[in-house]
Amino acid sequence: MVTSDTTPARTGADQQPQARLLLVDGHSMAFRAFYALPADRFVTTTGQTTNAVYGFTSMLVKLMRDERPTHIAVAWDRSEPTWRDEEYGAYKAGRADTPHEFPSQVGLLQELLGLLGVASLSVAGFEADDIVATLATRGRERGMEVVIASGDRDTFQLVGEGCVVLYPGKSLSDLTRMTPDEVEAKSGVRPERYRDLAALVGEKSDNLPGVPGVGPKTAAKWITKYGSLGELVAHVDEITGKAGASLREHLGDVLRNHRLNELTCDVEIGAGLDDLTVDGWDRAGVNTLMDNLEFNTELRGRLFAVMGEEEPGTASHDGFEVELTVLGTGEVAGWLGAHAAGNARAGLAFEGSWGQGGGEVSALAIATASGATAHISPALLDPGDEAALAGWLADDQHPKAVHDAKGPMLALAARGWRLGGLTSDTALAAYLVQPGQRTFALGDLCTRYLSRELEQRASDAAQLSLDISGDGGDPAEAADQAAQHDLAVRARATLDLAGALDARLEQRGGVRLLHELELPLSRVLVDMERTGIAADRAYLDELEAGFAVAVRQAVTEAHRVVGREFNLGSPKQLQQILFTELGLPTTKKIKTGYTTDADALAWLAAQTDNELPVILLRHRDQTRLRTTVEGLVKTIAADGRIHTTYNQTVAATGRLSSTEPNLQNIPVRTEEGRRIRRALVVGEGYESLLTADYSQIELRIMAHMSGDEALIESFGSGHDFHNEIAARVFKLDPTEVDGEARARIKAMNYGLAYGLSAFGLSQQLGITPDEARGLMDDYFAQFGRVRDYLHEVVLQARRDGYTETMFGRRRYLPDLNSDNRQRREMAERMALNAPIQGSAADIIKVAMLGVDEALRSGGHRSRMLLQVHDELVLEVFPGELEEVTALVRERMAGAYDLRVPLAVSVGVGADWHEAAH
DNA sequence: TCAGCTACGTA
DNA sequence: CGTACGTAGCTGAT
Repeated sequence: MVTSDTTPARTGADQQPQARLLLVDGHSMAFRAFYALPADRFVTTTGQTTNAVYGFTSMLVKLMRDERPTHIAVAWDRSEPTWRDEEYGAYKAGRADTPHEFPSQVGLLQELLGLLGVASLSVAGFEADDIVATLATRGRERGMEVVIASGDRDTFQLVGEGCVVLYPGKSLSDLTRMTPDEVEAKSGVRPERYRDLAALVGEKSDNLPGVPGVGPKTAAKWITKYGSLGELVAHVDEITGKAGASLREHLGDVLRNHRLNELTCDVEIGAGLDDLTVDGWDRAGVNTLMDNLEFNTELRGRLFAVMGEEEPGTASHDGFEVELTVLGTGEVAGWLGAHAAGNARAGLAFEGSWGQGGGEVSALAIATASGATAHISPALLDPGDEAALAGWLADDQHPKAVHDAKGPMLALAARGWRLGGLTSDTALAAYLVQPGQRTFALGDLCTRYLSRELEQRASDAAQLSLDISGDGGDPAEAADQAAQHDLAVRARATLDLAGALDARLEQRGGVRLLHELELPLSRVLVDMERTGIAADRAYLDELEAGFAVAVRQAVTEAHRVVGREFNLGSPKQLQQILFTELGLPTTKKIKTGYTTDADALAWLAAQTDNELPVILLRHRDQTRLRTTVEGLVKTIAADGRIHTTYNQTVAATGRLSSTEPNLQNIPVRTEEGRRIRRALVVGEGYESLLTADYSQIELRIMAHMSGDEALIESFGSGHDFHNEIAARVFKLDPTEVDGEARARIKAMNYGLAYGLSAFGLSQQLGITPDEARGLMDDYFAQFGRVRDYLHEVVLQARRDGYTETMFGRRRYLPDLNSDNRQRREMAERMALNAPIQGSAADIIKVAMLGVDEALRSGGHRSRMLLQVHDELVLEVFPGELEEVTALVRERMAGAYDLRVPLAVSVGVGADWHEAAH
């Protein structure tokens, strides 16, 4: 084996330990890493590209392992001009722009290095190379072995006795050891003369042209012949041929290159060599950062190993270990007392079914912080156990984490139990960390935030039963055991996950949103879902019959007009009939041909004398109403009420959504549609329904957030809002605004928060794009700050990667940097809308908590039933109307202090339609 | 039986 | 070529 004084880690126990200094050119190595790894394969769920961080870290780990440095420094370039820029204005001019995925990774790397206890150095006016050269020189003076990792060939001039450069090849891990001999083999000159050579050849990436017609070969030949650049210049007239002439002509460039490619060896650096030892790393911090970067456990394991510490449990991180106790009759109270009496958080998992305002718990598992896990079947409880368990569950002094607690809370409530002390709901926490995820299933979150897999043994119960049958167990018992194990694992995973998500929420400021908004709201939603809203089934049946008649009529007429039977509900058949058989003009293209949507049918109706489009429109309309009614009837529960389910983790903006049935899209715009609302009525024993909604809440939020004084004033004018805005835009008195002008402005007002384009506005208003553009210009002439605000929101989101509501709720939009224009522009509209829609969602959530609290503390029996984004529906107990109206107004209007009033309008009636105003 | 598409209701 | 949802029916694949 060939050895030299620069080979790594040859220090034996009999030798004096050699101080070894590793110097890394941060930018050049990070940049190599960036191009070595595919950027699109290293993107976190928040849209952060991490390929350079990953590659650099991997390289650093390898260097630390192979070189065993005692001291490390990573040097970085800065954005300020350097002495080279001052000397030569065109230095590095014409460089391609840095890819946008790169710069943010430098900050991340520096953060990581900080946590690792590795010095990150930069000095204004100097490049990383100068810092490296200075430290290398000092290190050599002190007798240290110096190892430089750099992708910049200028560092070759530093190579010498006790100083080697590791130069990356194709891949980052493939580092060439540039010893003096290697430099000579590669370049043709010794390291001391490398600068001379580089000056002649030039450096394209630095915009330092060399001598035309002179490549490395000729340059090396000259240097070797004359001994140095200085001697070459002294004898420049002796050089013959084209190359000689070229050299004489470009001598100025060469001398300039030579000045610029010299590395400064006496940069004033804040840190001394003694500050470069690697010690005191922040293990937890590194873990958290790598969690955020979504780095795999493999790199983490290598890093922890080289940092001198095995990551505990790395090997077992592929699952959850549980010490399971299956509690039988009479064993619960004792177990709780022994294992769950303290105030350390426990993880809970429930098995059962829930929804439609109720549910049933068939089993639960409790995982304690101390490592114990119990499985409990409510069916087995004796009265003592039951009291102990119910008491423990309800006790706020026993903190708990549950995944998606609303369902279990419904099921518990159905048997009269309360869940107290909920300090985390892992689904809600994950939603706040990163809304807009496709799923918040427990298993997915374990993979995402714990890098562990949630083992589901029951799904493989058949296999298990085979395994166990050898021990004499029977398959049913095996399946039970598998199910118990799975539930216990879920409880354990929930507890672990809650901890991980706490840390995530902490660092991105979502703790208050969880504890003060979403968690308390989930309890309010439980109550609302349990309560439901009374439905008038007889009336709904009547409505349905009416709509069904109209549908049949439309079908008959359509068949008559076409001359044969066909399915009016099939867009495909409609296309065939309308565009092929009847030869009507074609509409907007869609994936499957031409659209037959309502807009298109209305347009067709105007284009032709054919009555079919009108019949189809009526058919669609009536069918729709019929199915809506059918859907409602189907969901009426035994108590005569409809219990929707609110989903708290679906809408990326922070809104709620409603399912089974969706009570947030009951028709209201047409008279026929509103008839359906008459079927949702005040329940027996109650006096009336009360609806309360925010007026123009999104526009008010826009006024508040933009600070546009004209818009703010408009809300205080007392006039009809859209009239007032129209008056300002068209410079009229509010009394002079006609319906047309008001309608246009109203469309603009509402469109703004959606990223409306001139084209879109023109489509909606049936005017030309030019007219629409003029309208927008007139609008922004009056409300310029609104435009500035909307613009700024997108810029901020592009910069930070996310938008934020007034309450700090974030939405990540990685597509803001997409190369695909359509995706990018879509993300821009989302960015503009998310803070507005999301802030409105935050506000009404606060209001719901306020109304709930006020009803409770006032001892009222009136109750909240529904939320429809900007509207609340309550059921008023006899005699409470006045007080409830007042408290709802107060809590809604006072939910947040905006620069404009939060106007609330209230209506009362026997049914939802009548209660509208 | 399922996924994708079209269509359409709400804020 | 205006955001956020949920549901239903049809279609063509599995």
